[in-house]
Amino acid sequence: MPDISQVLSDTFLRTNALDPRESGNKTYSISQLAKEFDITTRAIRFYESEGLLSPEREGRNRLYSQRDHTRLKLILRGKRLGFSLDEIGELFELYDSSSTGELAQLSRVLEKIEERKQILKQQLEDIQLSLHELKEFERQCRQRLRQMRSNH
Amino acid sequence: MPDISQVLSDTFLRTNALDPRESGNKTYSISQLAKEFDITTRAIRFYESEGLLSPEREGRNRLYSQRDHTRLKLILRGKRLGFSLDEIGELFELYDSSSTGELAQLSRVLEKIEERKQILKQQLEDIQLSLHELKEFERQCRQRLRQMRSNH
DNA sequence: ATTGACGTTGACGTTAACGTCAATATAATA
DNA sequence: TATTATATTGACGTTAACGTCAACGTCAAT
Repeated sequence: MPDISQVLSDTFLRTNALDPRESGNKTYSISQLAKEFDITTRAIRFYESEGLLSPEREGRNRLYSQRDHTRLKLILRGKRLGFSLDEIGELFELYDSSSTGELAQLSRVLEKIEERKQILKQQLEDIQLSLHELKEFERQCRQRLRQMRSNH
Repeated sequence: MPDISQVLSDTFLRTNALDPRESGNKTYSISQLAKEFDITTRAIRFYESEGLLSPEREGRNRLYSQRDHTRLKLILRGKRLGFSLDEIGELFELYDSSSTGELAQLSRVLEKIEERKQILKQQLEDIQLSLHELKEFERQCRQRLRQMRSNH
């Protein structure tokens, strides 16, 4: 019985992570991640407290796997797209729950996807419209500048 | 000396508004606007307290002109695009200040526009990427559903 | 005369997403 | 051994964007 999460695109989640130290997978400290993504360690810990990350521990210290790295990337992209951390958490749950293979879950996933797509398409329209308007405004600014120069 | 704000696209601001009652321009009450844009009157008053709107008064009551109507539409679009109310206010100020005809202001406007365009283009990329990923995920969900059905 | 719809101005409450300490532990380095 | 760099867990503070009262005015309809 193949697991849906296993066929997900590389850019999405990889579940069934092995122990980071036993396998040859790269790991990260919290400050490494903070530096790479240009955020604070406080933010990273906060995401964990909200259930968006769950790194291993090496003693007291957090040890982040590739999966955590990917998740963090997704969190930040989600934020750029205007999603709240709760919504991002929902999406994670959906991906995870789809791996149980339950049919009812699958159709709920599809619903959520459709919902997101609608929002994204709306935003896309908004952005394209705004880009057009900004370009038009810019054009008129430049034209005005030329007029001012030709009038000495 | 033509005013830049006068050559702005219809979808942007119209300044130099006349008295709403003397001219034949349509006006709105606060609850009319609230209903049309599906927001609360509280929100509209809040936008005013933040300097984003400045409707006339008919006695104590607020009287909104076409210009206010347009501004409100822009506020909401800005919010959908992820801008804060402060940022939206900045944009309004830029449009307004450009009408003074000062050259220095104009180039600052152009800078700001470029800044916004970069952000918007980044968001556009993010959204298009996410739409692709969502479609791919959806495709695999549907494929999985077909498998489950063919296996009885 | 009172009810209801609509408006007003405070003023305090709320949520999200962290920031900003403080106090402490550990490991490597000077 | 002292310093430095890095980590930890609280716990309280902060900002944005309103929500949610409260207390009141005004006008039309019953």
